[in-house]
Amino acid sequence: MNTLAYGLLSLLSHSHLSGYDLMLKLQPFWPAKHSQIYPLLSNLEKEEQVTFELVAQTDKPDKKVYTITEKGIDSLREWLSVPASDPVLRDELMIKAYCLSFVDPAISRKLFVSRLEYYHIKLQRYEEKITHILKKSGVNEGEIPSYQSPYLGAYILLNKALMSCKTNIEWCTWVLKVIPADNE
Amino acid sequence: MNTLAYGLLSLLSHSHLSGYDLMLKLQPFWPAKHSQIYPLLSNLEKEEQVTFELVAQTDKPDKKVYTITEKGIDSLREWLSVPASDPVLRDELMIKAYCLSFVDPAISRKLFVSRLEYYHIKLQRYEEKITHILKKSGVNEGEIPSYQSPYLGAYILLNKALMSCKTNIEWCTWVLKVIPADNE
DNA sequence: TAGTTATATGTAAAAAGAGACATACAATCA
DNA sequence: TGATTGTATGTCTCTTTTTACATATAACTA
Repeated sequence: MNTLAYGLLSLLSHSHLSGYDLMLKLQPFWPAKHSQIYPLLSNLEKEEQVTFELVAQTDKPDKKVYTITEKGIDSLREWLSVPASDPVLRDELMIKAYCLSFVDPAISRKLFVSRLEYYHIKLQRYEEKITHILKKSGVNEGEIPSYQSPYLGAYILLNKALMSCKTNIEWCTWVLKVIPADNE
Repeated sequence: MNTLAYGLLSLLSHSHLSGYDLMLKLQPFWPAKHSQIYPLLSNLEKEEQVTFELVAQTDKPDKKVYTITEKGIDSLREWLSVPASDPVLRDELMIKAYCLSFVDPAISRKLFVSRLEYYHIKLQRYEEKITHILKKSGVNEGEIPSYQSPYLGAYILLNKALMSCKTNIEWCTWVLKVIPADNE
């Protein structure tokens, strides 16, 4: 059982999802390709952490919809009791930032302008998602879902995503102010 | 040539370092173990991107001090001209946050309290480093190293690290306010 | 004095992750 | 009509990363 497996169980603890849906939903928290997810799901099924049901579809290909078992929930509970391992961030832009002065300011600027675009797209998505979650959870303006609410987890995560995104936009904007506008 | 290789070249573009030092210095930007770095350095040496010199030490084991070549600098310049790939963050705590409600609030709180400690230690280190860098670069109060300054890269990176760290502390603190203090 | 930590370099094996190959159906687009 | 995109599942291979094995010296600690 690796972290990815717990990621799948976590998502399944909130709703029934196909491998494909799990892959899409997991991206913001623990990026993984379908080639990693499908074999893992079949392992989890063998270990009776999850079960699946074949769901036939007419407009789309048939799918396997997975459900977490009691054993799976127990695994999650046990895993939650041990401290989380240190976060790992790998960002090429950070290495490039370190040796910026080897190239033209125009080239440096490009790196941060395109990253800024990337974060702006993310920001918009997160803002849409957070209003969606708050609407679904049915809390009033300014309120937060309760500890028992199944929406609390998603709300906490989206808040982190939003905060980090804003900080990164701030950083990129600041860097663009530091890099001279033209090759002087 | 993968990102790790460029990470090593980036560090070597600013100073002469041993494999061990490279490993330590690289951690905040592109975490890697020594088992990954030593073979890579010997490849880079074969490709004439770096050279090394055996340096004998009396109090510590002897070491190989690496130097970047002109070819290595050219590789860096070329690499800087292509856009940076998307950043990858993997954080177990985010997955745990998603299914928080399956365990006692006390257990949930522990996760965030220990993470908060982790970030506070990081914050202190980054603050020490940034004052150190600014002192070395010789800029005046409130000023920023110039584009040509070899300290600009480190200053930009430390600012990002500091900003992110503060945001994460803010997030953890907020989460701890959301999780009820006792099992009610 | 025995164990740990730090410095320093290396290899081997296992696990994790990315990319390509493979198939299939429906919808949309040029 | 042919190409692409989205949905859906799967395997295989290659790269990347982690963990373990291996050695050696010095300093510090219990």
